[in-house]
Amino acid sequence: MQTEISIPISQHFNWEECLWYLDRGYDDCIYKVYPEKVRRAFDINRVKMLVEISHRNGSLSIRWLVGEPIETDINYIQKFVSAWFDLDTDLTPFYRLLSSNPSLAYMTENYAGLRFVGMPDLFESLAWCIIGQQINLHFAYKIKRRLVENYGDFVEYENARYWIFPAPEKIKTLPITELRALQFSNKKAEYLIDVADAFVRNILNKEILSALPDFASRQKMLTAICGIGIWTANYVLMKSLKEPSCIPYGDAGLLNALINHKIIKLKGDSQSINEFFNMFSGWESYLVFYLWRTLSERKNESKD
DNA sequence: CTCCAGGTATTTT
DNA sequence: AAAATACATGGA
Repeated sequence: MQTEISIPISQHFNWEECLWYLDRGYDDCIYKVYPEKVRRAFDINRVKMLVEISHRNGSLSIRWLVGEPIETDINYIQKFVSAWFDLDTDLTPFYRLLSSNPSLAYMTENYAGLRFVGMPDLFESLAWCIIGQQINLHFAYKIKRRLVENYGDFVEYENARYWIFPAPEKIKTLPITELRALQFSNKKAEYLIDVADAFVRNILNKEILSALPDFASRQKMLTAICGIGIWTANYVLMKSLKEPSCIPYGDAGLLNALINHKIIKLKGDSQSINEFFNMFSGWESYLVFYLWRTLSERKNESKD
């Protein structure tokens, strides 16, 4: 018996645009994009499932391809998908702000309906940041895949493997040498294992972080951990905790996008960056996401 | 060979 | 407090 649920969608939503973002030219091992749908595997309390997400009749449909979920599983996945594609936000105020800026107004057309694509799992998000620090994205995705395929689990369906990000319990036990073999640097290996250890010891998790009183204290808790600087803290807070006002200072891609849009001339001009983002108060994270989006160009679609 | 990539910690001024 | 530097490694 196949389970299926549907989540209603508000306006300014374009599924095709979201899917394109997921499949924008990098090799992310944690989901698979197909025409008009995406599949992703989950491990909920050691029960593995595979779901397919598609857009039907004005709603987002989640269909279980593998696994028979109980009610709590369904709630979990529904929340996860809502967070993944930021289904609860009304983009109208953001688009109004974009429209008021001549060099950004085009985004409301070109990326119309693109939702902030999140990383709901905090450990995965932190691990991804540590992997991605100071290396190019293609290489980062390669390393992520090695990590996941070596230490993660998978669900098999129609001769394809759908990988699940390894749990902190697993990563925590790895000797540094094993991660070195996957081309982690010594530091990255140390940082990742330490973060995994913090999760296992319940010093850090999404609940603890969310329970802190404000943004500043969340940043502080994260940056207190070795290997997590201001960039990672902001990245994780926007991607995983949906903080609306994150600016991942120093981000190479963001700086390039700002230069491309002639918002800054030099990468060190933090004053201009702050002045620029001040105009988008409350939507900084979304704007950063859209600026990142500009770094991947959609090829001309050939339609006859 | 050089420079950069969705940085961070450490050391030196 | 701010600036320089070491770290690691693939790809252009």
